[in-house]
Amino acid sequence: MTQLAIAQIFKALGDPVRLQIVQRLSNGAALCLGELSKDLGISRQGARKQIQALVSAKVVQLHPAGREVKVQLDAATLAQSRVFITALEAQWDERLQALKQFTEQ
Amino acid sequence: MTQLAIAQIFKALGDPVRLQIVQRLSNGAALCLGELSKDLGISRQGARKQIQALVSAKVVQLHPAGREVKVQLDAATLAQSRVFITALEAQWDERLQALKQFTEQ
DNA sequence: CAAACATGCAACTAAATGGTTGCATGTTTT
DNA sequence: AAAACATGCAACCATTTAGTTGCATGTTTG
Repeated sequence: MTQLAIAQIFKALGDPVRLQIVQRLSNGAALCLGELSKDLGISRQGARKQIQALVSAKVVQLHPAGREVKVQLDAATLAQSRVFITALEAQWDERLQALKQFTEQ
Repeated sequence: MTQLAIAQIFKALGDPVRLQIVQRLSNGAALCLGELSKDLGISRQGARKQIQALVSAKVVQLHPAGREVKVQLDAATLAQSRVFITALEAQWDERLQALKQFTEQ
């Protein structure tokens, strides 16, 4: 996992509309582009662009099926972002621990 | 935690330069603005803007001390982003579980 | 006090982003 | 075949973003 790829994942999640899309996908059944575009307050093509951003970051995958395109969450990508943050937190905790030991001597 | 606040956190983390800054802070000792700006490939003021983005998203806090300003990671904010992703993953897993039960009947 | 240092503020530019509209194309349904 | 549906593509616009430079200000240090 390159630094850049991780940044792209966070960037993709760093927008209220895209975050809402991701949440809908984790909640409900597999949705197609059209359904997913509803009630976002923007046009279908606007929504499509946001979904494409999620595709580029591999947060989501597209599966064409007849005249529609199903959108599916990529759990592995979500996991990568979580692992990254967890690693940061671990380093941070380690540092605090070291600092504590130092001041206690 | 509003959707928007979470999006702002992810947005702040969604850039290679800012991600590197955050990693340096989790690694090493408390750094001031000047030290933190080195070796990022951009000017001091450029770096300062990126750090400000992290401050706005509360990923990082500033502590003026004499003529310098110390930069400190805000572990609580990191935790919030992790919790959000973990919740997404939980919903997703639940859904898969329900789907599995359905198909097994 | 003067020099060196750490930072702040403002103006500016280039590029990316978020959104729109209009129209074309392939796929079901009747 | 015709209508309705789901989508794609491209051009366009406004705003935000990432970065720059130049200069001003407060704080240590010698």
